[in-house]
Amino acid sequence: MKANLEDIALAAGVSKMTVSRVLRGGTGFSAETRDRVMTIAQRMGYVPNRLAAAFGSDQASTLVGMCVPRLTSGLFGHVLDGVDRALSRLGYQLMIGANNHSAEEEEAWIRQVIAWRPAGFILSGRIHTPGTVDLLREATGPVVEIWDLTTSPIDLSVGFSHVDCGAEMAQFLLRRGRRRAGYVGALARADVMGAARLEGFQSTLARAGHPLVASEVLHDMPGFYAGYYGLETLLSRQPRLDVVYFHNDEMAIGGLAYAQSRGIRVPEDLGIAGWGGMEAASILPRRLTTTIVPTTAIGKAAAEALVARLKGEGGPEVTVIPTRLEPGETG
Amino acid sequence: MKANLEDIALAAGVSKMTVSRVLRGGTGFSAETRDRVMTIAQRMGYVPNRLAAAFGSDQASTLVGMCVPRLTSGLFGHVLDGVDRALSRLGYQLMIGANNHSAEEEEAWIRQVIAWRPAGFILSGRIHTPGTVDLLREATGPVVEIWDLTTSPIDLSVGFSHVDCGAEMAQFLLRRGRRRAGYVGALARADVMGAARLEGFQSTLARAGHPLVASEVLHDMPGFYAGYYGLETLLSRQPRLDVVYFHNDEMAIGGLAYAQSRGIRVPEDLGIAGWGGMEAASILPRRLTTTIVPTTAIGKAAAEALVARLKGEGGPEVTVIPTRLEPGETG
DNA sequence: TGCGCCAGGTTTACCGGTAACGTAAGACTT
DNA sequence: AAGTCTTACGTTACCGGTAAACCTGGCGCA
Repeated sequence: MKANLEDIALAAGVSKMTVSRVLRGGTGFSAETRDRVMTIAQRMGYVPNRLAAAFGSDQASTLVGMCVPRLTSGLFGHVLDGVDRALSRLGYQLMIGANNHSAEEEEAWIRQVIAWRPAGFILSGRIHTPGTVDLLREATGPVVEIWDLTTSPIDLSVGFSHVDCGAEMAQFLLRRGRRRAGYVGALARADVMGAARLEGFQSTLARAGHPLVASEVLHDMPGFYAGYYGLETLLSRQPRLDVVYFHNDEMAIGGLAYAQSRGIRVPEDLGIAGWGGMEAASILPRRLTTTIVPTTAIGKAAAEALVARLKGEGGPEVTVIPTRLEPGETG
Repeated sequence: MKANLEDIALAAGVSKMTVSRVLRGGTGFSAETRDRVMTIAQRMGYVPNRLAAAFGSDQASTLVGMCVPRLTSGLFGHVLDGVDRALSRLGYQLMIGANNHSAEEEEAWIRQVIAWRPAGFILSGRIHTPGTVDLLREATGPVVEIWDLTTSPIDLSVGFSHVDCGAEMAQFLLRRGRRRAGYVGALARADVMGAARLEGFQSTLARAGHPLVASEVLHDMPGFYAGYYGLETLLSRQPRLDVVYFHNDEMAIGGLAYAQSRGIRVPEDLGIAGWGGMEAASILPRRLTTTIVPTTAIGKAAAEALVARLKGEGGPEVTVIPTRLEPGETG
């Protein structure tokens, strides 16, 4: 890691400012100078030092911090992928972290990352500690909140409404004639988004005169096991349900497995609906009734909104990426 | 983002060097001075500037770069999670990227990230371009190669042998009486690890006198769909198979779905084996025969090996994290 | 009395870029 | 012919830490 701008400047017989301008593709040099500098930089194997650049100018950071609830979630994997592709195409680097659905862990993470003076942040969710909000206000870069649309975003937001997802599914199940609905959730008190879907689901059912009959919200991670055992518990408490809405598709598939193991016919005896749109859901013997979330598109839109703001291009403060209810065959 | 060391120094009536020492928990100051500095730093809401620190001292970077093949892989999500937890506990920050199974994309990514002078790198896989190797040799930090054990690692390596995974599964299936095995893969020519498993599988079968009968390696992503249609294609070409080994569990589950849709009984008519150990595999009506990969443990071990090296503690160059064959009920 | 030593600091130089400003030579204008 | 503009650079100062060298007063001790 030897050569720096000075070395190149010396070898090319120009000042390091000229080298800097050439390498950043600016103006103010002749074609001849450019070629000479480029050739020498190439030959010397010059590796730029973004640390110095970002430190010296505080406009030059190409670092974006992103915090997700969990790195092991299939959905967030796709969001990350969308963000990563868009950002790397635009020349930015991504620093990530997980907050385990905790606003306090999010603040701790932001406190670490903000020390690197990133150009901006992408955060999942709308719940933040007061400390987080202070930190982000002082850090002068754009902040994109994704996943749930916030009524009053810190800065920018990209996503959809979880309440609406729940409400839409309730309406759909009512239209299919379901009258005694249950709910199986996970991450009790930690996952605000799941709670929002339940709220939309529940209030829509209530308004239609067929209120939620029973619900079981586990403290576990929302995976296949939790869906399996969650449905078992729910049905043991309240066997007379005609449909169950799950926290997500993984849990719904777990629920399907439980139903199958007990000879419960789906959808004849019991309807099952998920949320999220994981790939596996579409390859089941009967396609899962669920809400498909355009995860990659959300990631891409978030990254692009952030970069547009950085470049002063200015777009909408709120970008809605609509979800789609997939009727499937289990609801 | 106002206060810096100088401001604190001024307010505390000491030099900024003393403030620096206090904040980093060094020595050379009285308890009284420490308390005064700490109080003032707290009150001023001091946010350290790691950019300046890393830039000025080149020992101080707490940045680790990690490159995975795909961010949408369930397995790598868990590896990332293991790395992230370990690193954040140890006070490091994680910069990630995906290379889409391409050594060229990996090099391009490293070229971007190395400009931030990270303390070290975690890379997935053993195949790198010559340019990558040069870059990493010049960057003086540790490099951990994970996922597959390399015969000659650049520096450190953590993982297991994919060839052995394939060989072990072949032996297991032979013991169960399988004699006409097929293989369904994905990511043709891109995923070296899958190819290694196939190699181990194939050569073990051959040595036992029951060579691989047919294989179908798709160019697609290794998901449920690919498994479904891959098995369809394979059986249309060669119906007389008694077991099929899949690239991973997702594909195997897709294959199970295909078998079920055609009334093929598993495992009576056809055995199915996967690889990876995704959670869904254990909740199927019949538990999937597969190889369980301790993903989180690999991530954790990689992070810890890297930090140990950074602190000059020196551990083993190669850490084996053994996989476990799960017999299941489909093989 | 003089010396060394230590705790508890301070001073100075530097890391490698970039912004802002300066300037000389030639082209173009009026 | 004088003034103005443009091109193609060069100079200087600075970002906020850290390493390393340097100071200084008080104390123990021969």
